[in-house]
Amino acid sequence: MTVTLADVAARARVSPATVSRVLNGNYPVAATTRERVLRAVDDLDYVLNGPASSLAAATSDLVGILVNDIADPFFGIMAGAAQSEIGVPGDGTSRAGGEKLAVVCNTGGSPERELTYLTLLQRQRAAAVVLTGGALEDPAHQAAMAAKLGRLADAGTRIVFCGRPPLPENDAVTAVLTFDNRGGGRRLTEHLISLGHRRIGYVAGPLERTTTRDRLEGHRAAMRAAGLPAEGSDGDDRLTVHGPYDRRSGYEATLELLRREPGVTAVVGANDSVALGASAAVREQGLRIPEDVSVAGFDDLPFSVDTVPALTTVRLPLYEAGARAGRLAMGTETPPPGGIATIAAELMVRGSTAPPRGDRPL
Amino acid sequence: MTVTLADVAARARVSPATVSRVLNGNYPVAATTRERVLRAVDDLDYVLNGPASSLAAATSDLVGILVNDIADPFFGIMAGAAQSEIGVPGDGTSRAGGEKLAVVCNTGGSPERELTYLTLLQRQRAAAVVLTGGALEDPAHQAAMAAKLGRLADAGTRIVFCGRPPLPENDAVTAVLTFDNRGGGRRLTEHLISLGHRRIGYVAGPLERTTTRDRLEGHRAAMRAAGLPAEGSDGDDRLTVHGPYDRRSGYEATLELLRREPGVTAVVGANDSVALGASAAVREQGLRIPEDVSVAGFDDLPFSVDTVPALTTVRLPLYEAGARAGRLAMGTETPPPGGIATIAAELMVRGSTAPPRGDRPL
DNA sequence: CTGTTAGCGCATTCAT
DNA sequence: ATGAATGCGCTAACAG
Repeated sequence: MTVTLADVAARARVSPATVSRVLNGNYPVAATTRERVLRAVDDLDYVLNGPASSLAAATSDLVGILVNDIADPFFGIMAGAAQSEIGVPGDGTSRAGGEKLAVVCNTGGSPERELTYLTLLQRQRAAAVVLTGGALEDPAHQAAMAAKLGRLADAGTRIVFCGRPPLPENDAVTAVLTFDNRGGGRRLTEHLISLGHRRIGYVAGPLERTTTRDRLEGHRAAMRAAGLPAEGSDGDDRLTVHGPYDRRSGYEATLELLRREPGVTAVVGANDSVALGASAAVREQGLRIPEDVSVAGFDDLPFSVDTVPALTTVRLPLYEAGARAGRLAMGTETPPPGGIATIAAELMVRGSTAPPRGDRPL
Repeated sequence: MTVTLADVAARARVSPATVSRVLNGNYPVAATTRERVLRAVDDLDYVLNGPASSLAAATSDLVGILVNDIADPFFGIMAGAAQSEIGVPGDGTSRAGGEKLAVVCNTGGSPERELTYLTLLQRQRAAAVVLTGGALEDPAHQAAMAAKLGRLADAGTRIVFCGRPPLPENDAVTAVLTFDNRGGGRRLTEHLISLGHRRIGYVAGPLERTTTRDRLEGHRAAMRAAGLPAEGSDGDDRLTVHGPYDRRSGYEATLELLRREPGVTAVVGANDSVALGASAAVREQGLRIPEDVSVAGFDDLPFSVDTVPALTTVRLPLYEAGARAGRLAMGTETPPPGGIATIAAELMVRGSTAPPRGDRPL
């Protein structure tokens, strides 16, 4: 039924080996022969059998991109950028091999699914794997990841982190692109403090995630540096509430924050979506932004500039980072020295933050 | 180097066939034998060779989900839902086969990339393909798609549309889930008209896309039904501007609209992101929402309820539709009668729409 | 319930 | 520059 390489060879009156060589283009073939073969391919509507090809070559053209939440543009932007660097912009009629299949997998933030996807990709003999976003800090999971990544690397799979800190002891990873979440978080809170804020609520991400911890640490470092209270034991801090990285968490946590400490003059969200929910909660309490309460986020997603007032946040070059990760996965860019590069986070001051009531100049 | 099925068989002192049966679980095997095999698998850290398996079985466990824009939550939500129905929530240590690898591919809205991805998935002998979102209306591309999908179907790949109208003459598609974009668009504009609006600007999506056309047709149908001007020739209509489905397009198109016709009292965006940009433009002109100009969107993405004022829009059950598409792709849900189901769009009236200035009761 | 046998379709030696 | 032969690792009959 289905047409095979041999069929093409027969029609082009060459050997299967020759057809294989034209298709893979990694071997000298006479121009006229190549023409003949390609015509046969078109005539027969031949499509390479990927599994057979991968089996024989012991490698596949699959590249996996793991994301924590595909519905979150934070990941969508990185994944899209990576994919655009990996996928050859073919013309659809391309009959040859060589194109990589860049593919994104949604872990939903679940460590189990993360490992499952890695196993699945290992099973497919993926050419490369890109892991995006923060990681779980659980030692058991980290160990499992290190082991799994080690095996992947042994099998020849290139591994790239994007927006994720390096694993404790792991040389299996080809390159690590990590965001300066700590620095960004610190500068953001410094900005608020410089405006005169003293009681700053913080809606953090889920516990035990690197991104959550780094951003929170930055915030607390700024607080401490200013001599403001910043308890370190999570959950204990009255001005910190943890929750998922979504607007609902921001909304609910902010209501809780306002209840605990009505004197709060600023609320920082762990990311822009959280900040959006926080804004809704603030307004629902009859408070104005920024006159009564300042609100700030993190990431600078596209919608953040359009909120009213525009959201003060920390910009992460998500597209650029994703694209770079894609190139590293393809091997078309050399890894940074030491294999690790830290990507800067830039404070974006906009209308949602202002001096607190009492401090405001007349 | 790499451990194979035969190695496992040897260690478990059974035949390779038995190991295969245990792993695939689709054949009776004595419990005690199974145990022995599974232990050997764990001991050896064995991972099934996907390509070999796919080659022998003439089918793979790959399921492709095509999206137009992975950075847009519209697609992210659908894709995530589909993926969660497809991917088995394995425990990471699962050594067996059977898990499907649900994978999303970002076409960027490019027809060429759409075809390329289908070819790549065909090459992988994908078990199923889900195509989400609107399609290009270009006849040549539609024909190419129909041909390609036909070949995929012949090869046993299940094909599901989600949020995309059926192709003219295509029985290759297993099931089609299409949104009632036309009805939703019509009800939205009817709502504005009923508030008293007469001059309604429309920021449409890109030309030649089914979603764009359907929503616009609904809008114009409502206009005509109310005896209001609604020219049909695209591009000619002074109150319609086309652009991509993003906030920037909404922003720029709205400025243009306001320039062309300062008397506009309402602006409808082709989707919520566009409406967000439109809102920014309206405000930048010193106009208030909804007092001076009403703004409405489409999709009801999560952020829409948090805009200020909350955005009137048309709700599409994206998650539910995506999940259903995933089940259809898995074959765990029977296709709707006729293979086509239309999914209702619900008008969500919120604060961003109100009667126009003149009509407002004192 | 389990072992034996025979390919699946292609990439790659090695010849020529 | 091309052809012939071999095996990649696994599944699927078919026996037993």
